[in-house]
Amino acid sequence: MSEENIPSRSNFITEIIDQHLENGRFTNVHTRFPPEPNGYLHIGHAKSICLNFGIARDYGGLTNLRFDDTNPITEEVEYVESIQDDIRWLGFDWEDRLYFASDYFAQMYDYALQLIKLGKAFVCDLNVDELRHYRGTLTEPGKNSPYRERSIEENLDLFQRMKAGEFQEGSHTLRAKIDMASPNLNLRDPVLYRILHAHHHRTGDEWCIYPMYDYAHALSDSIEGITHSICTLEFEDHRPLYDWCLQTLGIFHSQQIEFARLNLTHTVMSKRKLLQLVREGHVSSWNDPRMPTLSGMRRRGYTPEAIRTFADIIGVAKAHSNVDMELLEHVLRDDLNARARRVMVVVEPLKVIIGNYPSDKEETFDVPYFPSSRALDDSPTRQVPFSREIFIERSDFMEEPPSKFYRLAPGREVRLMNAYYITCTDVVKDANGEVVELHCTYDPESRGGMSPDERKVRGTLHWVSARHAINAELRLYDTLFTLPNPFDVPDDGDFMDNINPNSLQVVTDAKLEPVLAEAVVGEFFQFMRQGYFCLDSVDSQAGAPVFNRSISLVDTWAKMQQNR
RNA sequence: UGGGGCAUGGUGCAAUGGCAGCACAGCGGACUUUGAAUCCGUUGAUCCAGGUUCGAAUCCUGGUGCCCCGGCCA
Repeated sequence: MSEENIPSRSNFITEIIDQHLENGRFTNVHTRFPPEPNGYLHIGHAKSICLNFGIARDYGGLTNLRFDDTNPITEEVEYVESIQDDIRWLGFDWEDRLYFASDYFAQMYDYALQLIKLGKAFVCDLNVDELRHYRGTLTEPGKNSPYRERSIEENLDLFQRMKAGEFQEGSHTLRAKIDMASPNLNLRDPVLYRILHAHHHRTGDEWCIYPMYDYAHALSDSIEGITHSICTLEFEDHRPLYDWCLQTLGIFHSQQIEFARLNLTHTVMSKRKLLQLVREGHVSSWNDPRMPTLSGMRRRGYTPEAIRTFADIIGVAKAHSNVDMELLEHVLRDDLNARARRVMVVVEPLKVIIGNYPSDKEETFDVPYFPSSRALDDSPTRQVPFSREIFIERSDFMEEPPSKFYRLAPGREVRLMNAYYITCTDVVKDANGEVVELHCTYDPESRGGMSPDERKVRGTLHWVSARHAINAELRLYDTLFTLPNPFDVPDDGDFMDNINPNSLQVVTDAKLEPVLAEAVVGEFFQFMRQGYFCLDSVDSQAGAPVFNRSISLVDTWAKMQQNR
């Protein structure tokens, strides 16, 4: 193994692989990501994608993308498209190894014939209810099917007629002949094939019998030469059946390894529950920026790099985990901090009139997009216009400031970022006593944000020239659920009771500096002192921009207020 | 004793018989033309009870708790 092939991070899976490589069970590593095309990919799938592609990369091996399309009733082409888009966006490449379990239907059928000839499978005429009855319970053994001892010839004939479409759905199944008394229910003569007179998105009406997951997955892995078939914990009980299929047939034997799926606080991760959120209108769609789907996160402003870093950091184990959303948010902030251009946007505007600034005067400041690299003088810049009337953030002014508040207040002086120092001289209120306007004076000597006398000015505010401001809609997001664990409900409760009614806050009259008119989908911005934002790829229009808040900045001041 | 699996700070992951460590969160401070970032410091953990051992998170025995399995879904 060359230097760069040493796994970046070891875990119990890489330990197993190392053993296999040492003892010669395998000489290469070949993984696969096997989504069922019945929904959109979410952050939990991203963990699996990063794991499978990452391990193959670390060991100099390959990863296949294989759609597990064995249930035509729930699967659609729309999903196979979106899944590929999402994986590519995440940054992984399956090259020419795009496969479908349905590619192997003919081969799987032949293997089924072999199983019958081996006396290891039989056609069963029991219906669903009868089968359930025969299966027994968790603590009691099942009973053999009355059709279990059919002759090989009869089974062959029946199975071929199943394939030929002679029978109704539910009337017959092909079952493995294993052990109805097994304590593992998966081994109680499990169904291998069922009849489904359904149109398949790839094979059309060619087939009316479809293989079950356990059979199809094991054979697909074997056919593709997958060495390590990584799946989630709930399939642990299925491994003996997986092994049985490959052993009985005597074909290439992949090793199934199970790990704990990802859970995140303040959200839900199952396709069914995500679908419920969409159907009941709690979110706009699968790619609503509040959704933990990859398409939603992309629209929200998550970067592939942040998600990959996250997958790397959380690690992989067999213990059930519930990762803190704050960790996800941390990696996003970290990534965006390094790449987002800084601009000024006033979310909740309060007008400021600078009395001693001539009303017909205008000037522009050349402001760096990356102020922290100012010293290096290597940051690109943009022109920011300034004039007599500006907007500042309403929360940056308090008439009666508490201690430690060092923003604007009557008589106080603050710095307008990159512009001038201003001092508040007058507060204008409406009939309700609400502040509607501030009158200030500026110090012409402080142009650029620093005064010759180097006097200390504690507060530095962002601002936008009123005359030049462009309006925009801002969408501020919070978690979908109020509790870390949405399922933490009283006995008669439902996780939907914990939905966050304020997960979306829409601001319709935000004031942006003019350059933002040229913003393009896919660009990342830091609205200074607010958070990271990106143009919404769905609802934003020329002249009517809509920005999503990807994630707010850490707000120490707000935290101080909270703790009081 | 149906079967399978898992227990390490608040959360996630390490330590593979030899000083329990990392990240996030928390707390305190420095710096600051972003109350951001950065920097420095810091609180906090081996499910329980026995046993083996010079030495146990790790090995053994017995408990306890939690998760998964009775689809012709995956």
